[in-house]
Amino acid sequence: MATMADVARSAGVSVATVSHVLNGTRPVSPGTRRAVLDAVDALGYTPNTLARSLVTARTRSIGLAVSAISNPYFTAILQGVETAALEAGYGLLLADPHDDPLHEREVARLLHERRVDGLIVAPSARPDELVDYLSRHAVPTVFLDRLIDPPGSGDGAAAAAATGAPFFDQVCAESAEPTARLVAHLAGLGHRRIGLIAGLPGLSTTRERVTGYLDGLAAAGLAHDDRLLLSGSSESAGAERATATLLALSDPPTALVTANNAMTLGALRVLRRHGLSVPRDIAVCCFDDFPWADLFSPRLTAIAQPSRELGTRAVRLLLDRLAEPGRPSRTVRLPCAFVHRTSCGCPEEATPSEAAERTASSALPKIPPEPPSEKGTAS
Amino acid sequence: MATMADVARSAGVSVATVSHVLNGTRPVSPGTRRAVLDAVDALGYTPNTLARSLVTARTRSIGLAVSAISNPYFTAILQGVETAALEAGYGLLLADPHDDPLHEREVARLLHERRVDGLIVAPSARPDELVDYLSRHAVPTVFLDRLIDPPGSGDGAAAAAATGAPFFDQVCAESAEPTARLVAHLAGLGHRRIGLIAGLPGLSTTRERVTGYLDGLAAAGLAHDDRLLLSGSSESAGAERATATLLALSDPPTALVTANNAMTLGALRVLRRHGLSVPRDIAVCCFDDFPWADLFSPRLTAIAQPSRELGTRAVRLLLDRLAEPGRPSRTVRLPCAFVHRTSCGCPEEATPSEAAERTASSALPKIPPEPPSEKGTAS
DNA sequence: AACGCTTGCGCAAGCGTTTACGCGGGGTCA
DNA sequence: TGACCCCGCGTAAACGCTTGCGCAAGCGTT
Repeated sequence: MATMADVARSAGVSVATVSHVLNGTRPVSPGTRRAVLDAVDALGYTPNTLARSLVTARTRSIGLAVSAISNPYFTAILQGVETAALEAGYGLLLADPHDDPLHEREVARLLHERRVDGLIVAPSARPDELVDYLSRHAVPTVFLDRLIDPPGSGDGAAAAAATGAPFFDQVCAESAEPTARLVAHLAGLGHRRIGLIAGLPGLSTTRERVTGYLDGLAAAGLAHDDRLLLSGSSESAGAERATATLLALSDPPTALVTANNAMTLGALRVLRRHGLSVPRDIAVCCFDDFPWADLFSPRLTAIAQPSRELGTRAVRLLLDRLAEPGRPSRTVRLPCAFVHRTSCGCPEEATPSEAAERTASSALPKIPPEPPSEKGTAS
Repeated sequence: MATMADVARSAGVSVATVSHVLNGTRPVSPGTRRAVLDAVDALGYTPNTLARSLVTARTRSIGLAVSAISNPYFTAILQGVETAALEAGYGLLLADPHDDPLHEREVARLLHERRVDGLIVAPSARPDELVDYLSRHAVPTVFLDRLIDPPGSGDGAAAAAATGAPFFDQVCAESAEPTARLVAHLAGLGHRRIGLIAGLPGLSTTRERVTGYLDGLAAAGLAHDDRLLLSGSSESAGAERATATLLALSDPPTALVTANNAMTLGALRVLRRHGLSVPRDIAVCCFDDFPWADLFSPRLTAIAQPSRELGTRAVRLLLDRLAEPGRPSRTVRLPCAFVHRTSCGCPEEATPSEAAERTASSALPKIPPEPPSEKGTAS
């Protein structure tokens, strides 16, 4: 493989000059520049970024560690990250922590050893090891989707605080309020027994969605029945079990809220298996919209997260931090959209076209288009 | 950041010894080993793979360039690749060529500049630039999903042949026969006008599925009507247009085959928009199964590709090539499964459980469980 | 004519590893 | 006791790039 020295020799200049031509880091006479450029493509020279990174101490690449890549939600995030990164001239290193604390730490190490400039991570439910590793090695990181306990409550945070380093940046979607809204909607339709299939315990998203669920019940003046709140472990199989349990109750729920799309899938499977019709026999609303949601029958009423933007925001946060390491850390929360369809029990709109569908939700109080909240949480 | 020199100093040994301890590349006395290891985690030392790669000339990372990451099919591939790579101790660099020939070439360059050991690419419809780049720079590559013209017909191939380098390895799913099978199934149900929404012209997958479609028609003794074969450009919007065109025909098809899942989506949208009921008004079969396909109503009869295995096979092929650069190139074709559900017009099974559904397809001639064909295509 | 300034470039010291050599000391064998 | 070997380790030269420093030539001043 041709190196810079080869190019230099072939162009009759020094390697320094070649470097400067290629990077535009200092003026070079037109003649020399031509000679170099010609040599470059005569030899088919490709710069070796490894060597470059070794001296500059930056790789212009970021690591992405998210579990369950197959989830359309994460996929959209991935897309957002990919485009934003590429746009900024950054490469993307991917790794799957498999939602396991140890694996997660290993994956962070792998990425760090490859000297990514920063990391974007959707942490697991027990991220202590991870946070510990990241703060010990001062790896610039933004947490995605799931929030980490604020500084002062965890080991890693303490370590970070001790070194005076800012805590991590974070970005996620608003979860509580939209979930409450789903519950309110169902309650408004007359439902009194509304079940929730929640996610993995320990995740901030789970906590917030449960909170939203309870808030929604309270706001509607409904009593909370413990037996109606089950964990579906954030995945399809768990949701199947939870749904089956709910249906076996002596007084099963008349409406169901599912807390992410994998669990929606599981719940729907079980409902079908029991020969129940949605929304006639049981209404369903889900957190997490997805591309197929409008093709089910009934079409699924859902909360749509700004998944793609979550990804781009994460990248932006990271790049900001890289540019200015000392800045106070930020937590960005993006608003969700209520996508009103028919699985909640509301009648199909007159014109079942996409356009009509979008405006349908305006019958309900609109989420104000305020800019996403950004609050500094410098420790 | 601590370097090997720091560790060496702290342990009172030379950097060479540290290196050998860390890599196990030569025997070291237990005492020294301990000292080094202790120093390592006292300092929180993390090896710099950049420096290592610079001297070893391998990065232990592979590049993955696939478009449309959001497609569940590619997502499954991605998962396969990720796990297989990690298992072999390889990192994964991701880039999206956006199905564009130029972008594709750029992405390959980006990955190559980062010195990935090899590349896995799902090439676009016009991969000449890409192939050219790859063979000029001798980047070990396996093509995924879409096949490249065999050597002797293209520029890149010619270049490769000229340098005596083997042509690229490839892996894809069987396309023609399963598509024919879909058509045969529909014809068997009495359909005489069967439409095909095909993919992007130029893709091998498109070619093969069209071939399969025509074969299926011929085998059923049906005449081929040009107007029933439209391109949906491999994506949802294109399929919507194509479907609308089909429905506007004076004698529209009574059955539809869609050639990938994005197009299935588009087609279904349009059918719904036109108030058509599947399969009563029109039957639908699709190439490309996906996780939600059994929750639609009707449940979609589809060809399931072994997507995940496609990914793992690609990695295996690549690693084999890296281990033995001179080996003749191989093309691996994996068989698909016919998943029989109800959108074709067949009645729902007695027990609509998962188990019953799986066995349902055994009513039809089974695809023999022969090992995937691997034929050498050394140029 | 001497001076300084600008312009255009080369020299060489790293960046953090791996690895071919080589060297001293202790054991084994004749 | 000397020859030999092996064991355990250090020395130093790469790997391919960036970048601070400095030099020579050409120009416009006084």
